Amino acid sequence: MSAHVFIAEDEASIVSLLKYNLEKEGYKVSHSENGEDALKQIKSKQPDLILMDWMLPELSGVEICKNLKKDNKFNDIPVIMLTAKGEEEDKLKAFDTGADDYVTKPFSQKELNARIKSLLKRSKPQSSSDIVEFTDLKIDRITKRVYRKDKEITLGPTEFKLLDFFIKNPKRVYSREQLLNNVWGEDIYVESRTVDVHIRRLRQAINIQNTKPLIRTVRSAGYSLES
Amino acid sequence: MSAHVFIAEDEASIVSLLKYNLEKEGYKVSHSENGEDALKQIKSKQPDLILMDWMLPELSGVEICKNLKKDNKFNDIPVIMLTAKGEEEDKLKAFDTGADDYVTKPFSQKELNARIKSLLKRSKPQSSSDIVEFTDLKIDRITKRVYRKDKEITLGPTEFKLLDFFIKNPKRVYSREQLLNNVWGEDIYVESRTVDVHIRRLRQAINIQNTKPLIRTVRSAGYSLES
DNA sequence: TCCTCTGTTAACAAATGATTAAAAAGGGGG
DNA sequence: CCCCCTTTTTAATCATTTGTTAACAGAGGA
Repeated sequence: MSAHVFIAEDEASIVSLLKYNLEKEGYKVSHSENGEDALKQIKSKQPDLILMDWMLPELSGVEICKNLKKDNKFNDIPVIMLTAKGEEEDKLKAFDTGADDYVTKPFSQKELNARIKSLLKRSKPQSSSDIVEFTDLKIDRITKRVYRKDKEITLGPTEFKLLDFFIKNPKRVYSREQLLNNVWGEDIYVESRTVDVHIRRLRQAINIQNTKPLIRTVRSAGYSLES
Repeated sequence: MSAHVFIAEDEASIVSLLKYNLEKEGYKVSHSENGEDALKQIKSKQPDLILMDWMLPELSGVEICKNLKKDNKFNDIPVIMLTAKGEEEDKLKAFDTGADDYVTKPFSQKELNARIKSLLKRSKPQSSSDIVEFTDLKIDRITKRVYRKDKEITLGPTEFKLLDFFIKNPKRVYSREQLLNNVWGEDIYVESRTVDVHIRRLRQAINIQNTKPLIRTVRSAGYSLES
């Protein structure tokens, strides 16, 4: 689950240097050499961080940055500007366009890494607790969406809650009674057979082609989520 | 509702310079001259940002920073380190301790201001600018106009507020109750069915020919703005 | 006053939930 | 190893909840 860094830079030597170093750090890296293409790629790939040259062919880094910062969908992506001259004015302009940091060439790779780490740290934690993964299952509590192998799955409210509950303690076996208390609620009384039915529905829903069944039945004990 | 900046620095001349400039920028400023006291004050005052000298009497800036970053309650407060020498090693150490940025003395006040602004922007989610876009939707909070694919759309006040609220956190699902609290107001009581009606009106209004519906209903959960 | 906006209501449609019963599977004792 | 009893799965059905839609009446501003 490494972060994805996008490089918008037209000098090939710099790109390869950056790429080499960033990949060594464990980041997924992609890049583009011209502004227009960069913007397109950024919008489709939604990287976790962008390194952007101040000057770019077609569309300047400044323009791209402004464009991104306007759009709610992308304005959370941190941008580090790479600027050639260390001039005061440029630095300020960089921040004005919405850049989150800037680095002047020539830059120290170590320092750049540190700045990248710092920015990523800031943007990550918000989403972490609300999105839970277990093997190839992913559930997003904010958007109420569930994915299996990155394919979206539609679940009814109860099935969603059921899965959400299971995923909190994978591999643990829950009795029907425990499930009723935790998923349905303490004071709601329904037949315990009902659990079976919803288990079945959940199974059907998350069962994408030739994947192992994820829900194990433990005879006379209950069910559990398995890998 | 100006941000509160805390200065931990023992050189009086620097403190007064910083204080003067920051207050001119509209920040609330407080400070301390020794490390131990600084830590205490920070924990009680919970400032929005900290400017910290690398070296401080009693307890060094590094120590304070580490201490803060360990504690969940304070590790979200951005820290800018003020370091005397511009040496590579120090920069890296600064980041290692959890600092979010650093500035070397002598520093440009303008640049410092820019960095402060940038960090505060990150921690305050209310970065609400006046014109916000989400995919092909654009909303202008000043002129109260809404555009879809650059075509203007007319919305009633409530629909406008609804959309405005949704666009702040696209893709996030809000319950009727949340919508009522945030769009209508905490203490206004209307039926929750009313939300449905306004959702429908909003849907109709933003639904320009053959475009995907932008508002998703999540059964028994609420609604969300989707791309 | 007229018009727009708002909130309520009611009828309708769709989705989900629970229950039941029958079939299948599992486990243990003889 | 087979038979019987228990538990689980499955499918079909019915009930209930939830959301959609349209119509209406009142409030408030132009």
